[in-house]
Amino acid sequence: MFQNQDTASLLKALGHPVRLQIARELISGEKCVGEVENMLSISQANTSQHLSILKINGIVDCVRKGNIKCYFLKEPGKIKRLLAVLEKAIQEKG
Amino acid sequence: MFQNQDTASLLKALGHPVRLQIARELISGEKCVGEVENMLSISQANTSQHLSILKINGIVDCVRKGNIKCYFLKEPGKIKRLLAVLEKAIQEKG
DNA sequence: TATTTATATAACAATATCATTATATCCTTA
DNA sequence: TAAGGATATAATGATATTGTTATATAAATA
Repeated sequence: MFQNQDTASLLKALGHPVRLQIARELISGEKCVGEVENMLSISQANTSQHLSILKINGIVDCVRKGNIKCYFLKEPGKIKRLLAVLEKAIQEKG
Repeated sequence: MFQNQDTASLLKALGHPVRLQIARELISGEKCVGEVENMLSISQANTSQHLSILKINGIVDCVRKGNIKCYFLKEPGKIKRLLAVLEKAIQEKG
C-alpha cells in the first residue's frame, strides 16, 4: 500500500465542488484571493479556508505581491491531466 | 462546469484510504465482499458500507453469484488511468 | 502614525462521515 | 422449511467538515 494515504488525501482535497472549481480556475493562471472569491461567489473567509486546504495538500502555492496574495497551481500539468481524465470519465458516464 | 458536482463526488468517493485501496484491488479483477474484507482487514459491515458508497458513485457495480456478491470496477480502464495519473503526481511530489 | 484594503484565523453551530454493534435479509443446502 | 453462511442495513456515538460571523494580521497609503 504505497502512498495510499497521500493519494487519498489529494483526492479528498479536490473532492469538494468549491475546491475543484478553484483548481479549474487556476489552470488559466494565478489568481488572488479576491478574484477567486468573486468568481465563485463565496465569502472571503470561506475562500481563504478552501485555499488553505488546497495549499496544505500541496495542490496550490501562493506568493505575496504587495497588498494581495496570488495563488497558483503547484504542478499545473499534473492537475490538468488529472482533470482531463476525470472529465472524460464523467462525460462518458452520462 | 456543471459536471463539477459529479466530478467532486467521484473524487470524494475515492478520497478515503479504504475505498481507494478497494478500487486498487479491483483492478486485478472482481472480488466478493469477504475477500475485500480479508484483504483490508476491516469488519464485514464496514466493508459493505464502503462498497455501497463506491457503488452509489458509479465506481463499482456488483453481481450476485449464488450465495456471494462480486464487486467489480464499472470502468476499469478509466479508474486505471486515473490512478496512474495520481500515482505519478504523488511520486514526483516526494 | 492612522486608515484602508486584502487576507487569515478563531469560535461556533450545523451537518456529514466514520467505525462499531446489533440485527435483518438473501441464498444455499440439509 | 429450518439452519447456516454471506451480505446489507439500522442505530449510535465519536470525530470531521462546512460555512458563518467576528476579529486579527499584513501591507499600502494618506
